Amino acid sequence: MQASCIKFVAMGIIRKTKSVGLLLNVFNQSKSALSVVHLIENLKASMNKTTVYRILDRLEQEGVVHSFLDKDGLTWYAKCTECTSHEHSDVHPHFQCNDCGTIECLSIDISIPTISDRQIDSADVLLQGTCPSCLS
Amino acid sequence: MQASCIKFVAMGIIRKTKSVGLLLNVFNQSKSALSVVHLIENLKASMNKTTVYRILDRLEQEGVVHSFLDKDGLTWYAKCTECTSHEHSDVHPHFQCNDCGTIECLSIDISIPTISDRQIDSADVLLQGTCPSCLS
DNA sequence: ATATTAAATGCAACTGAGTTGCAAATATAT
DNA sequence: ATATATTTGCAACTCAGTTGCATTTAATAT
Repeated sequence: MQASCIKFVAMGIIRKTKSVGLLLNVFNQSKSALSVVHLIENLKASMNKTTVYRILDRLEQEGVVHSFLDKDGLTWYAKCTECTSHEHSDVHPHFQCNDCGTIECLSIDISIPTISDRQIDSADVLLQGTCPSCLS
Repeated sequence: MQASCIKFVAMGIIRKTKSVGLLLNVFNQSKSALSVVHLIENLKASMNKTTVYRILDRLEQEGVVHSFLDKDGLTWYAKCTECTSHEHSDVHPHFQCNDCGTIECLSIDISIPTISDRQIDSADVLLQGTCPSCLS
């Protein structure tokens, strides 16, 4: 079991249901981000789409995953590496490949500029281009 | 007439209809970005929502305005200052106030980092926080 | 000016992601 | 084992955005 593997531990409020386990397995088996549309399609034999939405909500509240929107406004989720239920410290950019559509979290610090007269609290950064697989 | 004022000139494909004129007026009278939802609501006495969507599409193709999504995935438009119909050179961030919801284009160059193995073509940056009006 | 033609518009119906209410099922604590 | 709170399925819904088609209007040619 790898360090980045999501376990059932330390999830105070969330119950260890069959559906939650299935969803966590999907995240453990993927190293890139997952769109909700994709998750619903791939899990439709196992659970209702409403259940997918609600479990993802809970996992995000617990700091297990974080969500963001792609360039079309669709919601994606990815494993959190440095988030807790109290604070989502992920201020990393997301990268979407224009060829294959895959999205990955980049381990890069985004330097949010200081702007006079404006208080900046958070930043959503979506980079677009071509991923390593599609380049070669 | 100010330099940033959008005129009917140099729009090859677009016809100078009453509806296009009304929409351009709204953009000329606003210094911040405008959500499509807001535009449809405010122009519903004058034109159909389908017309609003289609005119905005055409204005973007002409390089008159540029579009982007807010944190909820809703579409917004703003006047282009440096775009042409051939190239949208706007790589500036957008700033949305968490208090009043207003979005403005920031005249800041976003330094997109070079990443090994990845080709980056564009970047969408949405900063969130509190705007000058809501701070004071 | 008038006719012609291509573009633009209105309308109604549709799409699809995401949400909500409620009853039934299930996990956890006692 | 029982009670209780959480979770799930289902159906219906919301709402931004799209599409097809008939009608209107702007630009161009006559």
